[in-house]
Amino acid sequence: MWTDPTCPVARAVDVIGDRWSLLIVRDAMDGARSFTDFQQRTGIARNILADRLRKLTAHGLLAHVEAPSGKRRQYALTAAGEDLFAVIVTLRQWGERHAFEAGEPHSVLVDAHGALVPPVVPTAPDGSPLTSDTTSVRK
Amino acid sequence: MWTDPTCPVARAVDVIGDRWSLLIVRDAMDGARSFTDFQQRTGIARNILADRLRKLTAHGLLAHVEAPSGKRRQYALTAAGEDLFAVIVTLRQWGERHAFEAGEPHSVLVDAHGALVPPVVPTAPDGSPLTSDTTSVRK
DNA sequence: CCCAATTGGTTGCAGTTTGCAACTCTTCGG
DNA sequence: CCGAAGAGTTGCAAACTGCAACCAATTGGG
Repeated sequence: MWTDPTCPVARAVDVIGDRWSLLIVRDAMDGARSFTDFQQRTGIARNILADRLRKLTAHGLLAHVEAPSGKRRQYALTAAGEDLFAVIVTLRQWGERHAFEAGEPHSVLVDAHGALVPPVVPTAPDGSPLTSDTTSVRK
Repeated sequence: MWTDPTCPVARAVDVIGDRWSLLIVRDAMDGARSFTDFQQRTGIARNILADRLRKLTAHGLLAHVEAPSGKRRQYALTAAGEDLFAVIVTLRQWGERHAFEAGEPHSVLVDAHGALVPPVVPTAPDGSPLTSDTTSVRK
């Protein structure tokens, strides 16, 4: 079932490591709720979207919510889905730094006051920044 | 060329959003250098591995390095590849929280002193934690 | 209350990607 | 030199994607 059963990175990639799942979660965080919301924002093929919504729901990242005024299906992020926020922010920041030419325009993430969100950096318990050289994986 | 030309998340996913690229980068951060290093650690099919190494090199995440004592090809992360560290750490932490059953064992990330790396949280300039509700995307 | 448009999918099919296994070519160790 | 290991490449079968057409259930307008 899992690509590498003991590695959390591998399991996470198994769940959201395809071309569309993270973009669906991104749009859900930005307010998308209905099938057509997602379809129009991402431009994904409808059958693939249906499949991804099913899988994300099965994995517990999305859930069906009862729309107050009607029976039309709505999707909302679960706590696990919301918890991908940090992943999407770091991915966005990496993209801003390395996937755009200098001067090429792109969207940015701002907080409630309109201030740019600072780079997210993993830190040790004492607050010092960490890199792959100063960390290791323990089984 | 890009799924969504103005969204850094989409561009990042275009580069590393498949089942193997991030695991290759993960293993590179953990010391993998040669074709067979990657092949044995990930278990990926050899033709796919060759393709991914080519693409990651073309995108500037990996580079060929001249091995001091020999002509065998070696791969090393570039600065852009190293910069995925924060992404991999957040992904790992998400996986630890949401892709394992309670009590199911998994590897953990520790710093040079053996201390667990604390959860990575996006924060505003004033240090307060951010969520998808307290941030927005500005074009 | 009824008809048409909208929503939320499913189905069929063609093209692409992936995975496995076998094969090649180079290099290293003795 | 000779054999083994490293680094890929090639050929194919199976799985996954995308497009377009189709279908059933809601909903909105008159």
